[in-house]
This record gives sequence, structure tokens and C-alpha cells, in this order.
Amino acid sequence: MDRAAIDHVRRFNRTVTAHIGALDADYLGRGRPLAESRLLYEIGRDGIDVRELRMRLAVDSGYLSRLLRALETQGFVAMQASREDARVRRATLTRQGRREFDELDRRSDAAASRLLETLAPSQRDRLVTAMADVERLLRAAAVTIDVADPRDASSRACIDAYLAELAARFEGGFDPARSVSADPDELVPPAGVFLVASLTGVAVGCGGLKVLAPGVGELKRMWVAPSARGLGIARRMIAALEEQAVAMGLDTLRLDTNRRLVEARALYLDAGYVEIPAYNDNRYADHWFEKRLAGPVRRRRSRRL
Amino acid sequence: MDRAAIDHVRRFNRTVTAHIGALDADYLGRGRPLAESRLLYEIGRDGIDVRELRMRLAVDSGYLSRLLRALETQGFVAMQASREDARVRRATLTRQGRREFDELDRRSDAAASRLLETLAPSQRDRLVTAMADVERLLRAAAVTIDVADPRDASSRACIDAYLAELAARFEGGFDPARSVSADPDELVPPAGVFLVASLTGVAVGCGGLKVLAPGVGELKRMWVAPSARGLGIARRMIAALEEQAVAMGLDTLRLDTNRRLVEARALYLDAGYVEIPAYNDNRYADHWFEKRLAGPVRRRRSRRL
DNA sequence: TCCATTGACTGACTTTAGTCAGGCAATGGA
DNA sequence: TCCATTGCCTGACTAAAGTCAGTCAATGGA
Repeated sequence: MDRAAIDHVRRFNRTVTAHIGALDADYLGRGRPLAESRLLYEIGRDGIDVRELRMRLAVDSGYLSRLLRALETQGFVAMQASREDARVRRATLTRQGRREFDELDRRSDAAASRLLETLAPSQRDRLVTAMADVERLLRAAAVTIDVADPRDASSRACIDAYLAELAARFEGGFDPARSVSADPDELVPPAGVFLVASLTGVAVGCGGLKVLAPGVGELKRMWVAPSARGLGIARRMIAALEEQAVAMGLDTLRLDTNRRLVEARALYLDAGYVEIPAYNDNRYADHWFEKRLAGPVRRRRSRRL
Repeated sequence: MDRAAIDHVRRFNRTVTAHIGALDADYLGRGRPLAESRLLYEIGRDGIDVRELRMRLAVDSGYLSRLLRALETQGFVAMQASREDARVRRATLTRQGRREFDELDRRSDAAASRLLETLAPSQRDRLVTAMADVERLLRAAAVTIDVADPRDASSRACIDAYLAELAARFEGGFDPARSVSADPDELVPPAGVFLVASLTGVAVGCGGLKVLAPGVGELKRMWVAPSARGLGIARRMIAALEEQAVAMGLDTLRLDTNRRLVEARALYLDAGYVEIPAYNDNRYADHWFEKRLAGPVRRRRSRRL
């Protein structure tokens, strides 16, 4: 890795740590431990389930419980059992809590505003642009791709979103039953595999691989959530599926796609897939692609999983 | 302030806090509290005075003392009295400490590298560029401009650097004695004022204001350290000096400059100064400028101090 | 020579953050 | 109806971080 690039990242970290520290101090300005303020903020105007909080903040269950108790005795938070599942507890802000939330919000705004006001307008614009870039790319780097069971709730949610999108984009809609099948059971080893891309615990994309014949696999259910597009997730998903394919002993991958999915076609071409004659009679397919995978010899520096 | 800009800053803070937290956890990988690792890192290969450490980390004297003691008993740090002032203590790394330092350094490199490797090369370049921008602009925003005594050590250092630069850049050098005077005593109220720009406690620029006649002042000793140029410090220094001038009851500011200082001329023009005939016989001056300041009515939103 | 100041250290705290082992109640499938 | 699982809570900790008053030695100017 490039020495200068690494230095830049490290310098950035140092500068930003100091700067963020200053913002944290602002939170503390409310005479309350940082963790409590963050909690108040995460609960937000709509309230939140405790389990969701635990996920987001990645904090010990006992610790979280105590923090919530503290906010409750201070009168900022009210706890109640969830409607659907009485084991799940839901935290909501009381009126007083909402007032405190608004105050935090105001202070965060003020801190951000103060930072920007120090700068000349042109510098300000550049800072905002650069910050947006950094934020977007850090989010991209934080995406992980893992094998998942296609029957899981989050997998199903991805697949459903994918199917809904096809229905919306194809001329004349889309009926999965009339297309080539890719049932969840077909995307589980040894018949196939299913990968989910997650960003801070939330599924933001998926991709499936289905064995067609000995040595030959097919990519299915390639999808990225609109909120997470432009982060290079699809590209990484393809690379990850190819890695899975190699591990499963496949040497050829195929896929079909619809003419309306222009970005998808560009993506496959860019990833080294070449257009071939129809290899199936999928009524929704207009283009068919294939890629021969590198043999059992793994490339040393696999380009980003 | 622009709502969207503020939102960007806040989103940036949230994303980056999570990301930086991950890096911090890496420091912790050495089985040592974060503060100790940071300390080890700040002491660095060359050692450092304890008072300098206290400044940089903004930490309680007692706490720092204890942290140093801990590193000392672990054999990483050696303490000795400073040569010049036996009250000042100096911390240096032992051989073992240097080894530990190198290890931290390696880990920081690895963490930065890991982050970059997740991304596609084009994304990587954009991230590095954007990080460099953010870092530079945050540094710019962290610069403070305050009134200082021109006889202080850090003020003197700025003035000396300024004079040295003139000597290097003017054709035929520069001899202050043969130019218009601006002795430290002339830059102290009520005869004048002297401002120093500081970045994390280090002086990175200066500017003086000397009363020439009732209502008329002259800008002197405008200088920004090469390491801090391009941050808009000179612009802010002028604005701050003008504010001082107004507070001192001046309504006109003048200045002279040498034809070799091209950037300076552009800067003054941009700040609203207009070229006028020579108002003095400074042998080093080729251009003379003047600006009429807004009257006693202070503008409501003073553009960045 | 005196003495206020500076710089660091010590003792005696408090607060915040975090961990871990259990416990109890709700849930959902066998 | 049983029972493993899930979700949250409590008690009992530890470690890290930070604070504050007071001490002591070196320093530099009156």
C-alpha cells in the first residue's frame, strides 16, 4: 500500500480525533456522561427497542440497562413492553426527555455552525464537500459481505426488495413464478450460496449463486439497496460470489439480465463478464453473460472481498 | 448558516466517530490503557518535556504524572531534569520504549492500510484526497488569533522568521534598521497592537498595527509560517487587525509592501485595500495601500475573526 | 537574601465505562 | 404442557479516567 496514502489516513485520524473530541466535550456540556447523551440521542423522537439500541451502540446488555435506568430516574425516558413481543422493551422520550433531546440537537447544530463560520465561504464549501466524500467512503469501507441463510428475515427482506424493484422497472412488471427459479433452498450449500452485504448490522445488499451443472454456476438475486448505491458494493459482491464459486469448485459463472437494467450490464462487463448466446429461456432476460474463473490457483492479492 | 452544510458536518462527525473508535481499539490491542499508548506515541523518538506533553494532550498535571510513572515502571520511559531549567522534566523512550513505539507505529500503519484495501483503487484515491482536504480545513478552523505581547518569545520568533524571509526574498536583502521602524514597543497599546495566530498552541503567524497619526494606522509584520499557508490565516489576520483598529478608534489603515511579495499584494487587494501614492519613503516599499474602515457602527455578522 | 512563581509530584478521592454470572419472564415450537 | 431460547435486568465486580488540594524543589527577580 502506498506510503503517502497511509500517512494521509493517519494524519487525518490525528486531526479528526482532536476535533471530534472537542465536539464530545460539547455533549458533556449538559453535565451528563457522554454515554447517556448518546443514548438520549439514539432513542430519538420516535423511541426505539432496547435490542435495537444494543445493536447500534454495540454495548453490553447490563450496561445499557443501567444507563436506561439512569435516564428513567432522571425523568427523560419511559420504558414499556413492546406490543408484539412482551420480552422486548421499548424506550421512549418523555416530554422532558424530548426537551433535552432538542437541546442536544441545538448544541450539535451550533458546534457544526461554529466550525463552519470560522472559515471563508470557499473553504467552507470545500470542507463540506470533502466531509461528504469521506463519510461516504468510510461507509463504503465499513460494508461487510458474509454468507447468510436466504431464509433469514434480513435475507428475505433483501430478496423481496429486489423482486419489487424488478416489478417496478421491467416493462409489464415481473412475476417470479414465470421466471427462472431461485428459491431460497436453491441458494443453500451444496446447491448454491447466498451472501448478504451489511452496513452496521443492516442488510444493504445481497447476491446468490446457484449451481447449474458440474463446474457451472449462475449469479442470481444481485441487489443493492438504493440508500447504499455508489459505494461499490455490487462490485465487491460479485468478487465475493466468485470467490465462493471457486471454493465450490466451479470454473464458469453465468447470468442473465433484462435490458432495462442498464447499470447492471455495465457492471458485469466491467467485472470481466462477456455476452454470450442465450443459455436459458428466461422470458425476462435480454442479455446473457459468462465469465471463466481463474483456476484453483488463487490470485495472491485478491482484489477486495 | 446553511442547513445542508450543518447536516453534512454532523453526519461526518457521526460516521467518523465510529470509524475512529475502531482505530482506537487497535491501540488498545497492546493491553495497555489508551492514554498510555497515546503518551508513548507523543513522547516519540526524540523525547519531550512534560509541560509540552501537558499542553498537547490537555491533561491534568497529576494524571499525567501518574501515567508517566506507570510507563516508567514498565521500563518504557526514562525521566530526567531539563538542562535549561531543572524544574522542567523531560521524558524520553528507553530502548524498550522505542521498540514499543515502533510496534504502535506499525499497527497504525496496518489499520490505515486495512481501511484503504477494502476500497477499489479509484475510491481509495478519492478518500485520500478528501481526507487531506478535511484535515487541512479542520486545521484552518482550529487556528486562533489573539492579542499577544510582541516581546514574548513566540512573538519574537514570528517576527524574526518574518525578517529572515524578507531578507531572503528581497533583491539585495533586507536590513530592518534601514526600513520604517516597527519596534516591539510600537506594537503595544496605546501605540499599536500585535496579534499572533496559533495552531494547537504553536505560533504560526503574526500581524501588527501601529498608529501613524490620529485615526490612521499601519499594518506591519504580517507573516504566516510556510507550514500554515493556504489555510486563510492571513485573511483572518487582516480582519482581526481591522477589528482592533476600529476598537482603537482608527478609521483608516495603510500599509506598504515590496514588489517581490506578489501574494501579499493580491491579498490586500482582495481584502479591499486600494493602491495609493507613497505615504512614506520606505526604501523597501514599491506599493502603498489604504483602506477606509467601516465607522463605529459594527457590522452585525462580522465576517470571520 | 528573600519570596512569589513555576513545574512537577503525591495522596485521596469520584465518576465513567465496561464485564460477567446469574436470574426471571415471555415466547414459540415440539 | 414442557422446555429451550430470547430479551432484559440485577448484583458484584474491575479498570480507566479524571479531579483537587497540598507539597516540594528550582528559579528568577526585587
